[in-house]
Amino acid sequence: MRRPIQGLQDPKPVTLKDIADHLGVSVTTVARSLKDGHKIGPEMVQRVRQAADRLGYVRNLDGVKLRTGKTLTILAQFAFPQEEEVGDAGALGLLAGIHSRLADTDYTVRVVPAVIGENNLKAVVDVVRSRIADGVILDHIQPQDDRVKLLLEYGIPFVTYGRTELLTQHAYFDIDNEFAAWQGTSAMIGQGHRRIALVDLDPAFSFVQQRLRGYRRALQEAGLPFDPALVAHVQPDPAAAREAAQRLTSADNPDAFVCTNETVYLGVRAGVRSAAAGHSQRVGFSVRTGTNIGAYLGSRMTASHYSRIRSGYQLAELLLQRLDGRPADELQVLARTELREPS
Amino acid sequence: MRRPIQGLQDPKPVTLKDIADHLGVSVTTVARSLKDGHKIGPEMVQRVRQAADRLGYVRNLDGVKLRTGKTLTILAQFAFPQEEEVGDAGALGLLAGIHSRLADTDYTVRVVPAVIGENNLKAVVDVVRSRIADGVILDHIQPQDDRVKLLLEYGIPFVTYGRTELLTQHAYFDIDNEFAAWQGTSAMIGQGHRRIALVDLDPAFSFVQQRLRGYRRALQEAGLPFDPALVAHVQPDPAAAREAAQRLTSADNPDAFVCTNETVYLGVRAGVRSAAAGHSQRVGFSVRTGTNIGAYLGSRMTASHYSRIRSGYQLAELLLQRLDGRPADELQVLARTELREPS
DNA sequence: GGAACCAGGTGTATCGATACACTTGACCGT
DNA sequence: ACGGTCAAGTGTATCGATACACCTGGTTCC
Repeated sequence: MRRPIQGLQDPKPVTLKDIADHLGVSVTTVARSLKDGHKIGPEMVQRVRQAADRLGYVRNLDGVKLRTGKTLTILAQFAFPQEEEVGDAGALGLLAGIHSRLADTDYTVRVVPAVIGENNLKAVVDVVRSRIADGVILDHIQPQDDRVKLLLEYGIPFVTYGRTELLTQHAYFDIDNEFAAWQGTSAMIGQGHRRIALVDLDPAFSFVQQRLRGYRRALQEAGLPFDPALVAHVQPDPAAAREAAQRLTSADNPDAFVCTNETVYLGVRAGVRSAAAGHSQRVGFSVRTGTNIGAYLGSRMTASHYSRIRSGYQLAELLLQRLDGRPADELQVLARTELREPS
Repeated sequence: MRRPIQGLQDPKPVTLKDIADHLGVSVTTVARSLKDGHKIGPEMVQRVRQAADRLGYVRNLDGVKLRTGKTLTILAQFAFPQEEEVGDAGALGLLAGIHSRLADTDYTVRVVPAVIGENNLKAVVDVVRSRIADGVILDHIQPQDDRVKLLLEYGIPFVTYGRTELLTQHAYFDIDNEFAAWQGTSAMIGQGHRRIALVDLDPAFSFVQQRLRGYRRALQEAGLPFDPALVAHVQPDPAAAREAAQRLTSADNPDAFVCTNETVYLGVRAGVRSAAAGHSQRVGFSVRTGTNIGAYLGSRMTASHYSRIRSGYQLAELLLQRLDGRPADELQVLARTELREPS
């Protein structure tokens, strides 16, 4: 029943040796012809490559890994959804971006879950101990991030999605959070809002501190007072955001909300709706986005946008350069969000 | 500067040979002691395991892979978000579930993106051609799925998330879609709705056909007429769902929507809001969910729920059993959603 | 008392690709 | 004609773990 299919050979994979035997040359010659052709004549290179194509040769990376000691693996530690939570679709966007950058390299991404609030050192320790990956991409960075310290100490290449406050330089890609919060807050002010609340995450994260600065700067530039009561720090959990928004609305009656991300925005919006059913139309929303959530949620919102997929692409690019030996302090990218106001 | 850290040794990983030299025994003895202790005395096994622990031995899977020919890799092909789309956070939930099942095995997940509507055969062909993975998990199954046909033909173990209409048996995990749609539609009817719309995906997918059956059965059981005009098939894109909902609302004025997933629901809800601003409160929504989206979105909705994380766990479990040689027709799971009505 | 058996090991080839030392023949300048 | 250089290759050890054949000394059984 097993019809031969065009381009598909029998189970047993073709190896360098098969090609070598086929052409009557040495394995080394074949290997070098397929690599860069160094020390091999042009017409030999041709012959070998054609034979490889015809036989359907695919490089076995396990052999490469063993011999070279490289793992050809990149470890990405991302926050995964907990049981029953919607979770942050952003991680998937990052992953898609990383994939698109790595598509034509030999690298493979190994994704491991990070549980927010727990000790996520273990996966990183494994990298150090057993050379599980050549490089690491980290999400949800803290100002004094233990994982970063460990990687720095052992000189393992990595990039962070977000900055730390460590003195040692390291590669990072980050949204300019201070700018984004300033941009969002200023947009709210520009739209006529005056009592602007900020709903953000745990102030232990560096980006939350940065956003706080941007928020305050925008207020200050507009001559508006800073009221600590209008700032809420919540778990990255829409239910928590919802509750905070309800509390803020009934106690302090803000006329706009600056939200740290889509997840928080969903919660905040729901909270506002249920607390201020009647005049919730007048409340303004500003959200830092990595997706086009605003385009179809149907509520007017102002986005400070930077594509999550592009972020992932850049993270991978930076890591590849780092793996290539480029110094970390040349691999620090701060991306500015683009303002998207409701039309 | 490099302080030694508890439990972390120098860069060079410990191998079987290191342990063997350390104890003055053979590599084979060490290997077998660490594996199952077969043909090795109990106290030798003890000594070896202690030494391995103390030296910080971690098995190098590249060596294993090369020697055994196993790849210890599971390929998961999931739909990834396109540029600028919010995407389906569900894939991340599946991934989290798969990870939790594989956590104490040697298997690693390799995620590759599938682009909806495109030919996603390539990654699968690679598995066949070059033994890139031992097993495959597929998402977004079509009734006559080419990827499934290929895997069947070559006898490569796999599980699908969703069923096909192929004659050959294969392992699958699926939500009982007909039941879920029946459940959701019946719930709408129970809540007093009479003109119930169904917004679903491309009818080329088998699960869409199944849902259609469940929808019709619920209508029939309640003595309601089936009106084809109330059924919309859209791209898995919230903007498309939004547009469809707007169109349905202005043309046919349905009083409830049965939605195939969260993404479609978001679009539909937005469409209803903008088309029927005033009386949209009375419209009912039923959604098949894998997340707790309803808990904080703040609109009343009825969920037919089955945790996406649990789904992922079960997919991995089924595949492991398949890899273990269990026949495919014993590895078919149909899960019933649980109804969650607004309180 | 010797063949058979067994527990508890040892020794070595092997998976596929690559690093590295080595060979071979052509050519060049003096 | 001879050392030197170079292009174009060949041969072999190696990465780490495992499969498999083999060894050794003791016990058992007829």
